[in-house]
Amino acid sequence: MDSIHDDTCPRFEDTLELVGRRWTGSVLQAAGRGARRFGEYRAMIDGISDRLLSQRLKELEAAGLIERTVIPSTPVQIRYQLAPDGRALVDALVPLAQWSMRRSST
Amino acid sequence: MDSIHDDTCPRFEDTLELVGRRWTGSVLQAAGRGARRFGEYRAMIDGISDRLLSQRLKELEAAGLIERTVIPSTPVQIRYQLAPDGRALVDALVPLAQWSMRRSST
DNA sequence: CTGAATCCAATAGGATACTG
DNA sequence: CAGTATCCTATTGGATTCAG
Repeated sequence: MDSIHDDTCPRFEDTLELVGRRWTGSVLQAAGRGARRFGEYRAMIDGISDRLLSQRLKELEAAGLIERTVIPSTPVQIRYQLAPDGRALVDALVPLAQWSMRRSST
Repeated sequence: MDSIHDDTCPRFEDTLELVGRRWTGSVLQAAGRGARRFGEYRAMIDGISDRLLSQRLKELEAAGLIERTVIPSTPVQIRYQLAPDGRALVDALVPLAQWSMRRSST
């Protein structure tokens, strides 16, 4: 498949619905920009609540796009970083981000 | 901007939420594959209801991504086709579709 | 053929307060 | 610091029926 014009891929809709959830794009952006800890995401994403940030991170983790690591320090640190698939997704979103940017600049 | 890692673009979230609505990806796919009339979209998108197809087409039209044309024949024909921005969006979605495809094939 | 209208159930998201 | 719990409202989507 070299375009979305080819036969319908049901997973495509799933993907769109995943990244289309509120804040998900911002969370992925933050992850791509180097966010690691919960508080860093919160600081980088203006307006998001703890509840939804937690939920989005869990969803992305469940989808295998973000890896959650517990670092046994005192106090314990939790790190969220892009998994390889997540990195690929972030890359695949670039043209869409560019398209959005082009639209908003007119 | 050459990646989604650059400064946050609020429109990016809007774009994601637009295309993330159920069936929207399929409607865009159908449009890209040549669907023109209402019934053609319905036939190409398995499971969609008249109500939601109508709603999605309206949303895409309101966003300037699809153009609705009334052809004065008997009976009247309605044509929905990709606007230039819609075509660009469909193109921008290709990497995402490829990413979805890659995931589903493993 | 191309929708619009209505009704209903499920889900999503916001606000707030609380915890180990 | 990194979440969870609760409550409440708004939005979404599905099913069905009706209409120009």
